Amino acid sequence: MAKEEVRKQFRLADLLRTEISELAVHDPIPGERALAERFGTSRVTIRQALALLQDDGLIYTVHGSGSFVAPPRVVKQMRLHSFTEEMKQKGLKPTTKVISAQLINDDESAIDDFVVLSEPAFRVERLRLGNLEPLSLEITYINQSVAPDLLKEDLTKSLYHILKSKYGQEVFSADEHLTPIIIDQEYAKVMKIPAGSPAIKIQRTGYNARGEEIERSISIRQGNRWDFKYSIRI
Amino acid sequence: MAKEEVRKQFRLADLLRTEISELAVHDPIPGERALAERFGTSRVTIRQALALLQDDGLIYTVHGSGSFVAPPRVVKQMRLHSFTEEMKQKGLKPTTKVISAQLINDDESAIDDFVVLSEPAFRVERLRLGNLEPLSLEITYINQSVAPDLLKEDLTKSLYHILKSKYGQEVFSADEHLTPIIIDQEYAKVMKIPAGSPAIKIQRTGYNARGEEIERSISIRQGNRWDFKYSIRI
DNA sequence: AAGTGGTCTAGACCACGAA
DNA sequence: TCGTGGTCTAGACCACTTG
Repeated sequence: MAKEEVRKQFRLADLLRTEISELAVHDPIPGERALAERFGTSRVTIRQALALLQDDGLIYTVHGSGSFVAPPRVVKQMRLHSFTEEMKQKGLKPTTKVISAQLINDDESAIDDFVVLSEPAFRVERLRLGNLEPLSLEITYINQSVAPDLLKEDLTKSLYHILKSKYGQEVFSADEHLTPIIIDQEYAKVMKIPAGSPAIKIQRTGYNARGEEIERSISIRQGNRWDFKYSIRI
Repeated sequence: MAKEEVRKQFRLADLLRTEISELAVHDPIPGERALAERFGTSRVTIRQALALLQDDGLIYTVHGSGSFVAPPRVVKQMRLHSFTEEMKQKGLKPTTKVISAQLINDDESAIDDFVVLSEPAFRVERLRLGNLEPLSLEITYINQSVAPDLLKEDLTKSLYHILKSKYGQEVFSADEHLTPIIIDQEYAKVMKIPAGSPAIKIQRTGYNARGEEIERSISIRQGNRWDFKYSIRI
């Protein structure tokens, strides 16, 4: 017997999603009390489902009046993405070339003063390609204590996946710092694009669910092939 | 007699914030039931307050175990920002120079195929400075129907503020599309920086609470003086 | 005045973690 | 097993919009 795995509010949200898709923009949605009765649930749960739809930008709500179908939007909320997932979304075939992978000690210098080592860590430098074209150069630092046998893994696979499946470390949230740069000679060579091209440098710190740092990375992304879309709320 | 304006969950969150600030990282926070009893509130409300703290990255929660103080983070969640607010945060004095402001018709061409006019709209081109140094060039399009007398306003002030206070149109959310570019001769002249500098172009669409588009803009931001920090969640 | 969404309550049951 | 957080209920009252 299959168990009911999904939270009620999610199932309700999905039901409402299809129902809403057949309405016109600014059409009213049935009241919360009516929905609660119809689905045999409490009003709180209905409200949670509606909140999900609101986060997706499908509906908007006016206090004292009702909820209504919102005009369609193109861009979805920014989410934590792995390279592999991003490539799939864009319909490109992702591949990875490992340039170097080594253990470095805490007294060695690091790029950029972004990475300051307090203990021995692995440094993995990889070139990321989509349909065999270089799109991004990534340098990742992971403390040895986080993933002791990292160098034995297949580093052409997703580092996130390795961290999660082999070491139980899941990247749950991340801080990113984004700067526009110009590709210099050195990068141009590695990435096989002309020097002087526009690009973006992203410095990133990844945390697990407990808010502990488990990864730092620097990635250089080719500007002609990368762009960033996101939406923000007040 | 002053009315109690603030939602209980917000007051609770503030109380807990100060309480948590005196604990050490990974220290446990009292259980939800205990907090509910202590503050004479229901557990639901306590949970809402804790959710606020979790969004701020102050605590993390482990199912079946408890809630704990999270390690400190530098970056806060990305929010919808006006230029003026951003400058204040960085401690710079914001000023604005209006380059041009005019009504254009729907048959005139527009930059970039980003802006496609379906009705007459105002085009406002402004240079934004921090401590008198040019930081950003902004071209904003606002439909005439949204703000009929826009050209009579003081356009060195915040457009958002004008839209809100004079026309009751508040920008509630926005989609942004970000691309790295290289400053060309034309931009170099206006912004008084060398051609070939790194920069970021942001194409932005602003919406009101009903999800209706009220503004489009293109801004060119000098890369040496601008960067973007944000955090993301799975 | 009536109907809507916004906030809050008191209590129930479930799923998970630690001892 | 017991205490914790996670989900849900039924119902109350308030704030707001609309006729």
